[in-house]
Amino acid sequence: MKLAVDAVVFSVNDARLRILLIKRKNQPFIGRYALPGGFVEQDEGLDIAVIRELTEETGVKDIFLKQLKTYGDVGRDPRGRVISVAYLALISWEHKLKASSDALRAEWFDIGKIPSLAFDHKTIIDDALVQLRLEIQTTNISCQILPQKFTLTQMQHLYESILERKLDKRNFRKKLRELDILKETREAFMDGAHRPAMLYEFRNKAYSDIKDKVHVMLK
Amino acid sequence: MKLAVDAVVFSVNDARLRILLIKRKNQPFIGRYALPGGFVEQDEGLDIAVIRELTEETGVKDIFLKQLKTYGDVGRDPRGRVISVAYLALISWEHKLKASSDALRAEWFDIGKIPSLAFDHKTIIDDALVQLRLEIQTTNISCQILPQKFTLTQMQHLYESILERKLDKRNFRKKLRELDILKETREAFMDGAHRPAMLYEFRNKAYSDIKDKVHVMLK
DNA sequence: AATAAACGTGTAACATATACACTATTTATG
DNA sequence: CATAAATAGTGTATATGTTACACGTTTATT
Repeated sequence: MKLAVDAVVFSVNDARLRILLIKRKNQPFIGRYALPGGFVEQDEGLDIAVIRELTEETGVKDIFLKQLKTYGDVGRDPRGRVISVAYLALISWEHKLKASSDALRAEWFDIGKIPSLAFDHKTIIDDALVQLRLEIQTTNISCQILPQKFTLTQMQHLYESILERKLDKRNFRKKLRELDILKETREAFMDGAHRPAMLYEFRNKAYSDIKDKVHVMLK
Repeated sequence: MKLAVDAVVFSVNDARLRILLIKRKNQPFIGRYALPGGFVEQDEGLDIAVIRELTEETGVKDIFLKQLKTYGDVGRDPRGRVISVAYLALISWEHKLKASSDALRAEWFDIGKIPSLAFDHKTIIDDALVQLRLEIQTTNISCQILPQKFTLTQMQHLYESILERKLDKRNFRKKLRELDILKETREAFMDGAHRPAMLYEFRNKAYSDIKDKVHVMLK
């Protein structure tokens, strides 16, 4: 019986939700895409193992992964009994991927264009996507993907990409004001021939539930 | 590296939330209480394993357990590396416990009076309790503990015991009406010198999320 | 000076949540 | 058989939260 970890790592680019996959260079499922991950070592915590595997396979490092669910069906790995603990993260597009090599190839995929995957990884991604959409509405997970300072429009576009629906600008801002999780910097962000936007930052950049108000985001 | 499953099984009796524990008769932690559970067999799914262990150790059977979280800290078991997948259930008080023997002793404990526990089982219970209070407010998990037919007052008392706060009778009933998950039977429940109550049953007894309306229960 | 582009702001209508108290129906008892 | 005791069942007014919606502001460009 072997124990593995897998990482479902999401990002957003060009207004589309993306997922990080690697191309398998070994049996089984050689040539198929899969979630980054691998076996947990004997004296290694799960949270450590998933970061190690992710970094080894994709180059992505220094991120927080949240445990999602454990997959343990008897037939899920043709090599024998493998239980996998899946983790979830939402990270900035700025992370550099390890250059493709003979041994490894990490790539971002549009969430709507995921190729055929190894093992039960499609199921894991489906579960992760549901969870991500819940997290974005009830936690400040967006602090993991937004830059230190950002505009409210950037933040709204992030929400829209993940939820795949338009939000109302005034309602989005009113809700954020009530939640009181952001603070203004006194700096402006300029990126074109138009009025500059105020930059904001999180009051507290720790990724945690937004306590008092269960904030379910709006139409 | 060994894989285990543990079951956090809640019930309610006498208006108090209870949890099912066993007294350990082997090392390590001999004599301490612990969650029912044990090692997963080579060709056994996780969901099957947890039911098997629970039935072996406590006599409780034919219940649905929902996966909660996996615990894999390196030092959590003094015997060596053991990863445990924890499961959660809420069951009727009617379940018969296996008679205590030299080898086993299963007992219900008031949630406020849990003894010192083996392993990291206190942490698991803390997590499970948070999850249970979320489940009762967003799923129809209560169908697992209520009898086939029940009164609205019984149901409200169940919610009050789990949430440890009083709910308003009229608001509770109004909310249930809106959720439309129950149907009236045409039967009355009589248990004393007072007006009999209508018996209700779940429209659909499958344990699942209550979709449209996120029903967060009221003050 | 005019144009183009994104920024930033408030209010009214509607829906949901909360607080709150009395009448109805039954059995037991004097 | 009248009354008491116990729980069932029911509605409304207020407060809070959600949704829909449009225009003046600020900047760079030509």
